[in-house]
Amino acid sequence: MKIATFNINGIKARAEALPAWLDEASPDIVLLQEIKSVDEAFPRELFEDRGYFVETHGQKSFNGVAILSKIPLEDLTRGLPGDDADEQARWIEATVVGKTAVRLCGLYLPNGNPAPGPKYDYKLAWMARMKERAAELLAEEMPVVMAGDYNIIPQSEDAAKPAAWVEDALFLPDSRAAFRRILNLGYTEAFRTREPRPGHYSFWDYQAGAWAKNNGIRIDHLLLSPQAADLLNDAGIDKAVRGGDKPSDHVPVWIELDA
DNA sequence: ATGTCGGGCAGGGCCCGA
Repeated sequence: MKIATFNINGIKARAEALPAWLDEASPDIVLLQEIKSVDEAFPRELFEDRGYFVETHGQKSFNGVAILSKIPLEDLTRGLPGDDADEQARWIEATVVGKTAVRLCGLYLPNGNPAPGPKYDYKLAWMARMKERAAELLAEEMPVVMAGDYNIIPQSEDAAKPAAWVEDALFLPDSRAAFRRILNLGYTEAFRTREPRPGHYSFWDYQAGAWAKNNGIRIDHLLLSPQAADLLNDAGIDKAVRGGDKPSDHVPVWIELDA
């Protein structure tokens, strides 16, 4: 079972590049972020025509997450629990049953800039809520995959120019500590466990020639419960997608699970 | 550290978010 996460930065703007990547990479499941679309406007037939079931949790203009799956999606829920007043569409969950049942969480973690400030407070509060949900899911003792744009650079090795990020919400100590608290519940970050070396990125800014200079950061992650980590066969980043026509500023990150 | 995008609103540029 190949599972990918991809921040597409607007579904309308990616109506060509996203299907092209699907046809080439053939993932079974894709967790999408930043669809920037209401549910009714999401071009679901683009994906249904390719054999995917489509579930969205959108909002106007900003944020928005979705799941594309060749396996039927069960027990779908929308929204991160813990704050009924939070109207931002950043979390979706569903279960797929292959050889075994796998719980999928697609997430778009708040950026948090500028820090300090209310946006940073929201990021940290959101991560505390995510930790609660992550702990609940662990108690199920089943394969769980939490995949998305975490807006977290876990370590210096995950940035081409770490010094440029020291005051950024993606790299501040409190952000990284909150990420580690989730990992320390018992989750495994899939890509890093397969590739210990530095220099692998999932995002290159549109500005200042970041892609041409390979000035990237690794902020898109798949976290695995112990039961999912036991099934991990492979992980990778489809870097070449960033050099394609009309690309997102993120590229797909994927895992292959024996599930 | 900014050489760019995407989307909304509006009705052609500007503002916001990243």
